[in-house]
Amino acid sequence: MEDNFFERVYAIAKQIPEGRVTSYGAIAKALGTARSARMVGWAMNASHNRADVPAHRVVNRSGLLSGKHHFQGTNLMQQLLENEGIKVANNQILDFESVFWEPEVAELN
DNA sequence: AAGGTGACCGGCC
DNA sequence: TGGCCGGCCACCT
Repeated sequence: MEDNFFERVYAIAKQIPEGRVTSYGAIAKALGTARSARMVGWAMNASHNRADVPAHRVVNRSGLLSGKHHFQGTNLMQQLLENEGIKVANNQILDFESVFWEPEVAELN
C-alpha cells in the first residue's frame, strides 16, 4: 500500500503546521500540479490508515470542511481544528486566508 | 481490460 | 464562499 503517490501526499500533509490548514489543490500544486486535486482527496481517503496524516487540516479551496463527512462522528474534524485554534463555523473555516498554509515543495526527507 | 468513482478546481452564467 | 459543467488522474471492481 506504500504507493509513492500516496506517500508524496502524506509527506506534504504531515508538514502542515498546527493551527494551519491547506487545500487539496495546494497540495496537488506542491506536487508540481502533479495531476489533479482529486487524487489528493483520494489519497486522503486512504490516509485513514495513517495516523500521521492530519487530514483534518486539509480542506477545499473554499475553506469548507468538505471531508468532514468522512471523519468519525459528526463534527470531529471541526473539533480538531478548533482545538488548534482554528475557528470553524458551519463546516466553514473562518479567516481561512489567515490560517491557510501553502505547502512548500518539500520532498521526502 | 474497461468503466465508474471521487474529501477537487477553474471557468462560466 | 451563488450554482452548474467539464476536465483531470489514480484507484477499485
